[in-house]
Amino acid sequence: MSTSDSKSYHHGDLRQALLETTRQMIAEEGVEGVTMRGLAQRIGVSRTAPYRHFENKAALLAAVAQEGFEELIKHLRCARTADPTLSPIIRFEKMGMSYVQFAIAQPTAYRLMYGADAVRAEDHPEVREVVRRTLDELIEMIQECKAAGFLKTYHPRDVGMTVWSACHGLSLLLIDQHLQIDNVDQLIERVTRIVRVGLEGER
Amino acid sequence: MSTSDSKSYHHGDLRQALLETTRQMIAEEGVEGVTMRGLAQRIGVSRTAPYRHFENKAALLAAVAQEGFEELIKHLRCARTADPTLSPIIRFEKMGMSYVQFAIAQPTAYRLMYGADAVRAEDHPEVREVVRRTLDELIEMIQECKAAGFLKTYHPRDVGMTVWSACHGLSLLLIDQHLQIDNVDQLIERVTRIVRVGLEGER
DNA sequence: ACCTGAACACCGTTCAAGT
DNA sequence: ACCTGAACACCGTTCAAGT
Repeated sequence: MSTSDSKSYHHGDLRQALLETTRQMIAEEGVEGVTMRGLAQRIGVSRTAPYRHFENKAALLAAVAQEGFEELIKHLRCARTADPTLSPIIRFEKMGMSYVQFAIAQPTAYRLMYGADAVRAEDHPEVREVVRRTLDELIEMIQECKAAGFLKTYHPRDVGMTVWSACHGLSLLLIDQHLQIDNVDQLIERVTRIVRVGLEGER
Repeated sequence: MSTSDSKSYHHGDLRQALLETTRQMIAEEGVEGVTMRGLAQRIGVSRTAPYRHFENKAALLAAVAQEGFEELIKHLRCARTADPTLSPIIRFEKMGMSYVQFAIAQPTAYRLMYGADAVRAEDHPEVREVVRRTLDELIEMIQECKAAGFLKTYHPRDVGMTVWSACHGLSLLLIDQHLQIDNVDQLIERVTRIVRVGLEGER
């Protein structure tokens, strides 16, 4: 009677299986390795079954992207609230590092989230919404900084967009291996510190 | 007898026509709108003709990406050397603005350059090389800043990567319309200024 | 040398038909 | 309700054959 009672004729929870398996395929061979046919076959279901749950491939990928952003937002919030005794500027810096570390830990998924290949956010309101909330998470931290007396002359949105840009750009350059370096963590630290010192210096 | 004497049985300069038409198609409908078959048809040549000049679709797109980077490098050099009477830090800032303006002026081409869809730079040494030269162009400007007494304690590569990250990230966020703003130029100015002030403050 | 037509092995998606 | 098989309209790429 519940949603998990069947494993007979119906799959049980095909929708969840589709999302899960898509994530796996993305992790294994990138977004371009995901095909609707291969996906169905791997789950053991007919080729057209997935269309019962997602209008098309783009809608499926958008759902996966959305979940990715939810995860990212959780990570950012965690970094922001982990240790309230730290200076807000330092927590801001940790948030930036946390962002980049999240991105490079799951490179193909991060690429998908920003629609490199298939998901154009403009066509998916749910994606637009989580993207907006990602920026909001950064802006919230900036408000804390302002409340503590930092960043007096800057607009929170401008600072948020600056930090977001730096994090996003660094993440993609690292993912695409455009930066030939030995110590990734050190680079992330140095980049975020340059931005942090810049913001701090304005105090 | 020259290369442009024929328009009969051979196309004349099919290679150039392929690059040119690919650029057009990218500008019109994005990278995903480019198909080898459609490309050939548009030029008025058989489906397999393009393979005489490019091993496959990826190689063709890589060539277009490479040309895009050459253009970008030219723009950056132009901004760097335009007015030597300006402070190097200010020219650095102008370079950043020039980068983002170049990117958003040709959104789909910029996306292709960074291999969002098809061109994985790791498979194309020529692309790796122009990407490297793009970073070098930024680092050159940083050396000038150092020579003028700025940025004393920073490593040029770290500063270069930071600025590159911010420019790249801002470009993509703007291209993907994740930043809902009315005045794009103003935002570019504010973002680059925050980074510039940060760098300057360290003097 | 350069181009062609036919063919192969893939796609995403649709639709009438089954349980 | 949910799933299926056959079919359609696309791909990129290959290969023997033409000029």
